[in-house]
Amino acid sequence: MDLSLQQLRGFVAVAEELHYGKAAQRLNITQPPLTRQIQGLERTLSVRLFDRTGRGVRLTAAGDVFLEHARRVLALLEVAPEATRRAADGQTGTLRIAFTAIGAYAVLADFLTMVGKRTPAVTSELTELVSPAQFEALANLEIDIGLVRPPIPDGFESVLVHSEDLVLAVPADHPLAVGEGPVALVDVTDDYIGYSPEGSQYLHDICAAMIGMDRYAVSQLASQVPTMLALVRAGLGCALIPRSIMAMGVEGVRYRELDAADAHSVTLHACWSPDSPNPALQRLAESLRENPHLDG
Amino acid sequence: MDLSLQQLRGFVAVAEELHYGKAAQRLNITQPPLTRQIQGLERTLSVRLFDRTGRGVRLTAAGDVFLEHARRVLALLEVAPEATRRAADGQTGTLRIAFTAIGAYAVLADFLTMVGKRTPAVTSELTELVSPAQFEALANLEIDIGLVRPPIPDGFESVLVHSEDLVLAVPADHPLAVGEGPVALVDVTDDYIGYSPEGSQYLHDICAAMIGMDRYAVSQLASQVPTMLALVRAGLGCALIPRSIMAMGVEGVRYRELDAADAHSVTLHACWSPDSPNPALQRLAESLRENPHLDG
DNA sequence: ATTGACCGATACCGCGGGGGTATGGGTACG
DNA sequence: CGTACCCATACCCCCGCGGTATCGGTCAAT
Repeated sequence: MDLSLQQLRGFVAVAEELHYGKAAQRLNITQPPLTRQIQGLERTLSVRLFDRTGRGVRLTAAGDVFLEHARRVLALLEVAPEATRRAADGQTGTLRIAFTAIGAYAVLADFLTMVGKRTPAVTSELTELVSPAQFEALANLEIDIGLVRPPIPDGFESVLVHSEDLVLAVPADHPLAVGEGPVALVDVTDDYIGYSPEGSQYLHDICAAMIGMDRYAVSQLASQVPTMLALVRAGLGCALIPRSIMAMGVEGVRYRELDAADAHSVTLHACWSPDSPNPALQRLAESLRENPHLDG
Repeated sequence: MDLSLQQLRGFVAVAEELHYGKAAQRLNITQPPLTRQIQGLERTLSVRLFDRTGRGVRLTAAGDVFLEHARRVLALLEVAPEATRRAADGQTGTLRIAFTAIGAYAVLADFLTMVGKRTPAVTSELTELVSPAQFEALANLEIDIGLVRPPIPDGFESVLVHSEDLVLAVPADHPLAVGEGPVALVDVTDDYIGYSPEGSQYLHDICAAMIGMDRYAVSQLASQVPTMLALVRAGLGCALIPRSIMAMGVEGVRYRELDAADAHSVTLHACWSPDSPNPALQRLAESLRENPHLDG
């Protein structure tokens, strides 16, 4: 024979009432089946749980120990449904969030605090991935939400998270390094440091369109902004970078605004698969659909 | 409807196999009842635990949470019988031990280490009580075992724990305070400090018999040895005290051996009620019956 | 596109277990 | 000594769980 929950509940009731009749009444059954439950329990455990004194019952030492175990089991069982339901509707759980190295500087912190406000009991796991890798990971259900650059493939849902324009990064000894106010792209006479078309397709395309492919040098290494700034600093050319990166303040690199005519904004989007099985994501997505602002 | 252990076991099996057929095989049942168990579980929780993809199944986020809970419940239930059985045959539990203030100095430490050797997983609770109070507490099942002086009433079981002779305690300015070797009781010309017949009946009776009631002063206060030594030190008389108390080394008190003719040993016994319901005590009692020596 | 294999869901049947009523037996109290 | 109280036992009934047979849907191979 094996233990059953009814036996456990019956035992706890009798142990607390020390009276079969009262315990049976509490359990909404009659006394004989309760007697059988306890007897079965004692037979299964090969242990006497109660001393029958003829006038009421008393817990044995073994019964006292088993009572603690039974209470623990029943208490666990008590909270399990509620915890499961909370996980089912996304109140608890884990969000696997990916971000691009470039995007992380500007908005990752704000994005995480927004997520924390909307789903307080949900924990976050972070991964750094370039945008194409994020879309693949989203499709494979390896991540739940990504901070990506456009273009966003079909089959994904997204909200605009951040928009900023590009500024010009020039070496400190460059002619354009001195002076205030906006500059025009036509005043830049040397070549540019370019973005990798694989790792940063979006910025690559935008810059190529702004500058023209003839003076746009695609560097394989320069998919990471710190690498690009190092190349600028080394005097290999200028670069167009998102404004938020200015906060990095690399020594030997100066930043200039662009003429309004040349200014071009780049965007970052939170992106997810609408048929993800993660309830925490569903809950966040629903919240974002209602109020797409980050400071919601 | 309510959760059942079979549902939990079924769910864990399916969650681990991710295959109803394999899970059913592991549970030694067929697949249809297993399907019903999971369905009942999902209905009870109002939560989908598996995604049926048509080709096998996959845990939902909620299912993952519930799996942890279910595993915890089953693990607790797994160990409960063994823990209960150990408590039933006295391998675990609590021994409530009482001791006399006088007896504690000589043997309490040794007694506790002996108990620890014989019943390693049993914890001890200690109480200081005079011997008559110990017998009452033993009868009322308030303590399990006591370290008492004779006589031991009927209905209790006991073993000799310690035996020692009495020595003479004299004030530092007493004529007998100087010199080596044994002294005879007849050489003591002044009165003695006596034991309380209520609190220390055994020592009272022995001393009264050794000295004679005419020179034996019963002090109400002197049921505790430190009190007696303080009275001796104050020069109010001599006293007969167990040899082990010499280790206390009170300033202003000297100790002299007694002549062999006058020497008288006093004993301390471990005493318990043979029909105690505490299995830990039963186990210790059984061990003491087989080998009554303390260093067993 | 069609077929076959696989897998979970459903329908129906039979039996064992758990609860109900009635009653026995043992202990404590007046 | 009788009575009241309380747990144990005997017997009956029915719900629930497991078994067999089968359906329906999905994926892979040809």
